[in-house]
This record gives sequence, structure tokens and C-alpha cells, in this order.
Amino acid sequence: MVKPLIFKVALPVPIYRLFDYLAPEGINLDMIKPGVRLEVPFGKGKKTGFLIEISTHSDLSTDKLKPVLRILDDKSLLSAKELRLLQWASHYYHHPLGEVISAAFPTALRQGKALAVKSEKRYTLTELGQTTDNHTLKRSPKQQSVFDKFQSSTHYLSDTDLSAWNNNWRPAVNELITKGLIKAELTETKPSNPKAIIRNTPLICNPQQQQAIDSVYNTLGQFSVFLLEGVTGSGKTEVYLQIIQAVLERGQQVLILVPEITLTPQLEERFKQRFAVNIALSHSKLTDKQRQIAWLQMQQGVCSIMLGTRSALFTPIKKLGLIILDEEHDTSFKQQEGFRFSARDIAIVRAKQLLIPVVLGSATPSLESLYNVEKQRYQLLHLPERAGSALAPVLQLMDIRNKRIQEGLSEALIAEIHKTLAKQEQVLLFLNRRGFAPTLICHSCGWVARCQRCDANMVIHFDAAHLKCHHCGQEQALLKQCPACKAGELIPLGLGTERVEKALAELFKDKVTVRLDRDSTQGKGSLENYLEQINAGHVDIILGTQMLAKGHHFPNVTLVAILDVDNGLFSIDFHAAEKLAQMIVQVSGRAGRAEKPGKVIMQTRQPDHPLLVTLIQEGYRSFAKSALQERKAAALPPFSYQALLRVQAVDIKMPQLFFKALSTLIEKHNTGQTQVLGPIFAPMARRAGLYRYQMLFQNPRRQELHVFLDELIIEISKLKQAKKVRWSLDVDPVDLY
DNA sequence: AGCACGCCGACT
DNA sequence: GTCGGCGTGCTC
Repeated sequence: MVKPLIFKVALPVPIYRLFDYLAPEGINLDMIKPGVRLEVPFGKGKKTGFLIEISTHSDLSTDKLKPVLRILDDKSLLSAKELRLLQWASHYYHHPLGEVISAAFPTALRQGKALAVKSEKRYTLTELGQTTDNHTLKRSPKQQSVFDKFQSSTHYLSDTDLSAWNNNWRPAVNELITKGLIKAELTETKPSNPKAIIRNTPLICNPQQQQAIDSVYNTLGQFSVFLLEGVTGSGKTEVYLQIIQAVLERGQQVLILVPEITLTPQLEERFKQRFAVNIALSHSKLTDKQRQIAWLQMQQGVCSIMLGTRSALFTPIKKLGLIILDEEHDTSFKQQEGFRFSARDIAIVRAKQLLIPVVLGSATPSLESLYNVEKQRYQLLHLPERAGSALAPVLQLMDIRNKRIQEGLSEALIAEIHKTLAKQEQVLLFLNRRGFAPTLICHSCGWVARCQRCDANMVIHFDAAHLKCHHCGQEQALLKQCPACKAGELIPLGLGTERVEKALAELFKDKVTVRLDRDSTQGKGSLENYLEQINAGHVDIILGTQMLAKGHHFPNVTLVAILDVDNGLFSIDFHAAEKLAQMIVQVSGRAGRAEKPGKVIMQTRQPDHPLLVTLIQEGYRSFAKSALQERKAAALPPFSYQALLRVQAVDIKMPQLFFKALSTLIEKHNTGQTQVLGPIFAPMARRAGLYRYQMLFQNPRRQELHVFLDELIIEISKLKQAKKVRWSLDVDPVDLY
């Protein structure tokens, strides 16, 4: 008797194991390769899974196995290497393979839908819709949808669309063309001419830029990691563009990852201006359909450049020749829930696997990356000055101890603002707290408005006349009377952007202030609108939160003030100092241009704080050096490796029981040097109604830590106490909250 | 994660 | 007497 063939299938379920199915009969094994999507019965229903292995063995007896219902792809959409990368990531981050692979696919494909785009042919429709008033075409909904698809110049067309076009729409257009009433033509687009990659000419680079370009150019076709360190305005983008050009000329594709694409429309614009090739975008603001098209276009090699965020990392790419990761220090490259991967770290693994270079860019490189430079794992490319000999902004600490402060603004700062505005220049104020005030307190009895579900105070938002919890999003109407003593006056305590905005309106009556925070830029396009206003010079003072620190550049801003720099100095998380230093440098990079150097003022009550002093007197690199020394002394990353086990539950007892059951297992498996810290309460012990505990594992040897974690995960998934809590393992955590 | 099975309270 | 609460266990 012939042994039946077994398909080992990864399913998008939180289970750390593959599922065995009977292969369909009479399949051609030469055709069916790992990576193909399968429809399989699972429990009561069906699921879309991914073929991982074909075998003749199963731990279960054949009669327990169900047959595969359908093979969804005739060819795997992922290359063997791409599949292997996902398997590596699943293993490294200890996340179930099916969920990891699933995360790499666009939503529709994940759900087992057929490919929306089958044809590899592209068609161009020119000048459609030039009808005269008398001869408007009547279009059926189907025709209309085809018409809409062709509104932009070049389109990637599915077979269905093509036949819809030919059958329904083209005869009508042809008739009008014959009558001379419409100019429209659908032509097959010729493959792009490799000579016509560039629309305009590259800029002339300074020696450092040229050296950076040459260094990467010389390693094309080999694995190499570059850290491109350059301040704002040093011409990093031009370096990217010229390296990309070289890769495109080799007939290869490029993947560019950025922290938040909505903040970098100018980057996209520069790519479009420079290159005549097709560019795919991938980020969360696009529809699922748009993302899927972009995904397939990269997979099939139709687009040459993909510009995307974290999740774009897993896009299959036919001929990937280079990965660029801009603002590499940015923690949004680390996914903070579910599959907690670092797009930066996996990008390097992907590059290594494909033998291609990867360029990490930043004005404020992460300590890990600087350490890797020191260890000669990465090659440093330094762009030391602002291109066009612009001057770097001057950083200065403003001691506000014992000084009069009006709504967060010292008199000296107010004077500086006046001075700047008098020169018709703009001012940028930075306060990383939205809302009016972070606390509502009773003047009579001391009662404080707390969130019911979190260990946090409710934040006052006068704009929306609400109290809002910034941790769980819960809102309630603004209170008029103290609910505790029914007598006292309720007073807003502390400072938020709304409050400063109000103060600015009174202090600078004839000036225009805009506030940029998550609340004020809710509406679609409203941020862009504000930015336009600012750059058109209609705004005098810009006030905002963290979102100002990224991407945008305001050439007419010559004064930047960080209102409360001390806030970042006190944190239990050892990453805080690094993040603060990066924030300060990034914010100061928003200002000034060649002929108008910027000035950056930091209000502080800790003017002697070593972090601030080092940063200001000696710059980011010196700060990083001393911060790395501190990390080394404390054996913290990058001198050791960490994983954080987070556990939460509505009932406070459940995490406690969980850890109690786990502790003996940890002892049993921890035969190496893994340090176990905790369990302790998370810094915010209760959030959104859940009690949160955590346990930190640390080991100077990565391999040893991972062996331990592997064993631990197996034990946890067997643990019955684990079913009563929500637990997750965060490998290389960047946020210990 | 879903989903069903299973054993205890307020309803026609 | 039933409908349904979510605790428990399984999914090839």
C-alpha cells in the first residue's frame, strides 16, 4: 500500500505547531511548492493556510487527518528565500508561523481570495474623456469602474478588466473616436526602457556624499550594512537617490522603509520627480486593494521601487537589490503588538540572505547601530555638515528654576519669541503632551479625576469639553463640581498643548498660532493643510507634540523651544535617555536654513544634568558614547539581549497564579546564564481594565537566551494557567511599559 | 483565535 | 421546566 502524502500546513492561529493534512490526490509534486496557499478544513470551518512541507510522515494516524480542500495558488507567491525569512522571524520572535506568514500577505490574499491582478501586461489609456458637451458617454456601472481605473496614465490591468474594457467599453469609445468626438486610446505599455530610469539630472554631491554613494555602489551584489549618519539638510536623500539609481540600472528593485509615510510626502515626491520607473506605496492609510496591488507589483517586478512602512518589509520582491531604512532609530520600526518584530533587524537578515546592501539612515543613530559600527559589523558613512554650508542650530539650556513661568513659558523665552517674531521669522514650540492639562484636581479636598480602568489621571480636553484617558481612550463629560466634596473648585493642573495655545493667543495677540497634535489634525488632509499654511508664511508660531519631531522641515523657523525637557529625564526605562537625546536633536533639526541658522532653547530645572550637558556641549555622538558606557557598565543592551514576558488579566490573581506555576518551570529550563527579573507590576499596573505584570529575561549570549525561550514557550503553551491570562513575549523590547 | 460543549441562574 | 452565562478544551 502506498503511503499517503502529508501536507504540513501553517495556519493563522496562535498555536505553535503545524497541522497535517492529506494531500489532494494525483497532484504534481513538481508544481506544488512550499509557500502556496491552501484552503483547509479547520475545526468547524475552513481556513487559508500555507504549505510548509510535503512529507510521508505524520504523528497522527492517517484516519485522523482531513484532506486539503483546495490548492489556491499554482505558484507560491513567496520565493523559497522569502518563506525561509518568515520562518526565521517566526522562530526568532517566538510567534506562530502561520500568523507570521499571514502578516506578510495583503488582507484579501490572506483570506484565500484569488489574485486581483493576473495579467502581467500593462496598458496605457491616453486622453480619455475629451468629449464635447453634446456627446457625453453613457456608462454602465461596470464601464464606469473600468473608466475610473484608467484615469491615471498607466495602469496595471487584470484579465477581467481587460475583457470588460474590450467587450463593454471599447466599442463605444471606438465609435466616438471615429466620429472625432473623443480622443482615447488603449495601448499596451512597452516594458520600460532601462536607459530611461531618470527624469532629471542628479545633483552634484559634496565629497562626503560622493564617498557614501561610492561605498554602497561598490558593494552592490554583496551583503553589507551601512549606517548613513547625517543631520537634517546634510543631503541624505540625494545619497539615497543616487544609490537607488545604480540599483535600478542593474535591473533590480529597491525597498525603502520609513517610520511614517504620511509624514514624508516630500520624499515620495522626490522619488517621483527623479525616477521614471513605477513606484509602489505601502502603508496603513491605503485601502487593502491599493496595498495588494502594490504588493503584487513588487512581487511580479512591475514596480521598481517600494516606499513603505514597517509592514512593507515582508513584501515579496522579484529582484531585490537594496534596502534603505530611513530614520533607523525610530521605534515605530518595532511592531508593538501581536507579532512584535523589528523591521530594522529583519531588514538586515533579509539583506544578508539575498547578498545585497542595506543602508540605515539617521541623524541620531540608535545606540545599537553605533555599537555595531564600533564592532565593525556596520560601515559608517558620515555626512558631517548641512549641505550648502548651512550652519547647525545652536542648542542652549534655559534654567527656569525660581523663574516666573506663565503657562509653561518663562519670561526669557517669551522675550526670545518676541525677538524672533519681530524679524518676521517663525517660532516652533514643542510640548509632548496634548490636551489642556494632565490633571483635574479639587482645590478644596484634593480629589483627582482618575480613569476607572487605568492607573492614570484623566486629561482635560477643553476643545471637546471632555476628560479623556490617554491610555484606554475612555472619555467622560467635563465635571463642573467635585464629586467628592461637592463644594470645591476643580482646577486644571499641569500643562498641555491646548493650554499653551490659549496662553500664546493672549501673549501674542496679533500673531497667528497653529497647534499640531493628534487632536487638531484628526481630519483627513488637515495636517497637510496646516503645513502648507506654515510654509506659505501665514503662521507665526507653531506649537505641537512629538509629531513635529518627524520629517517636516520648516525653513523659516529660527527659534525652537522645548518647553519641558525635564519630563523625559525621569523614567524607569533605560531607553529613555537615548529617546530624549534623539528627540532633542530631531526637533532642533526642524529649523533654519543656510542663511538663517536656528536656535534651540530647552527650558529645564536640571541645567546640570549630565545627559543634557553632554548633548549640548559635545553633541549627539558624545552623548551616545557615554550612554553606551553606562549600558556596558549595567550589562544592558546592546551588551546583553532581552526578552520581556507580558501578562495581563482582568482578575489580578490570574497573572499571579500564572507566574507561580511558571516559576518552577523557569528554574528547570534555565540552565544557562539567563537572568530573570520579576515578575513585577508593569509601570502602569492597570490599563484598560487589565492588571499587567511582566518578567524580563536577560542574557549576554543571544543564542542561550533563545534556547531558553524556546523551551519556555513550549511549557507556557501547555500551562492551564496560561489560558486565563493574555500573555505575549517581546523579543528585543524597545519599550518596557 | 474561534467554536462547541458543559454545567448553574432568571425567565415564558 | 428552558435560555444563556462564560469556564474549558480542541483544532490536523
